[in-house]
Amino acid sequence: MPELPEVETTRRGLAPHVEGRRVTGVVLRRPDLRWPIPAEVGEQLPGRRIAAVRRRAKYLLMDTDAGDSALLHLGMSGMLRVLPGDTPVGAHDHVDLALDSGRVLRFTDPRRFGSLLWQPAGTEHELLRGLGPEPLSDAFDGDWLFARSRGRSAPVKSFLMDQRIVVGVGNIYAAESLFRAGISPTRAAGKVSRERYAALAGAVRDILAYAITRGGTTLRDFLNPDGAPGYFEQELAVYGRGGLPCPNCGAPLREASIGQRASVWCARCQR
DNA sequence: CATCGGACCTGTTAGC
DNA sequence: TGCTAACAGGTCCGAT
Repeated sequence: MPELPEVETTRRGLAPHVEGRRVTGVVLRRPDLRWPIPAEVGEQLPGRRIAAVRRRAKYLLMDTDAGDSALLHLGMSGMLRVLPGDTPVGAHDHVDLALDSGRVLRFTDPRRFGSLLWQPAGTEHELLRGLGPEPLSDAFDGDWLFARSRGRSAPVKSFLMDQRIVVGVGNIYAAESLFRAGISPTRAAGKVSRERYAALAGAVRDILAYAITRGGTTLRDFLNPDGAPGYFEQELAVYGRGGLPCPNCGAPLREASIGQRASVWCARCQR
């Protein structure tokens, strides 16, 4: 599910309910997520106050007043919601953090590709090392993409989804950004010009920022922590629209697998 | 180092 | 209507 706009929407929905709150209890119903939930989550978190909820790439960090952090990734199907403390537990509700407000922060994830990990004070979790720049930061621009892409034969779509190059872009927003920039997703990353990378960086930035204002994309079941869906789906130009007319030229949109991910683009507008 | 295929797990949907 | 196969928003890991 969640690419950067959905994770950022989750963070913004969460923060007012969680920041400044004390964790009064932790319930681990299914600790076997993508990785086992480390013992520290159950042992250290109760009693701690959550000082801040941050996002890095598609990870959420809940910083405690002791300087350590719970590190959370939503995987493909993960969802975080803030609920009344007595809300009945569903089949895929794997973790609860009880808060001193009487509410519960609940992690739900049918596919269990998500993860909940622990980052001790003064350290950076190794999953966060080697990540590329934030796409909404000044460190990300066309020159960066151009420099990193030289000599690479992989399709530009795969390159754009590589979290070491730039974080936060997944299958939906890669397709949308390449359409906006007029670049074929199959083109070798090393054969895209500096000028076209400038257009691509701008498209990534604009689309992600706009999707955040729409509350992200709800394809099937994404809800923000207050239980509301996102509204970017209705703005999708190509993703999920294979065979339908290109919104720009009317030609049927092409669909194929690139890097083992479903891909849609306009062979006429994207070169 | 870059690239590719497989793996993780379950729910939904398309197709027969 | 029922069964099966394919597919889904992510990303790590090992082989090449």
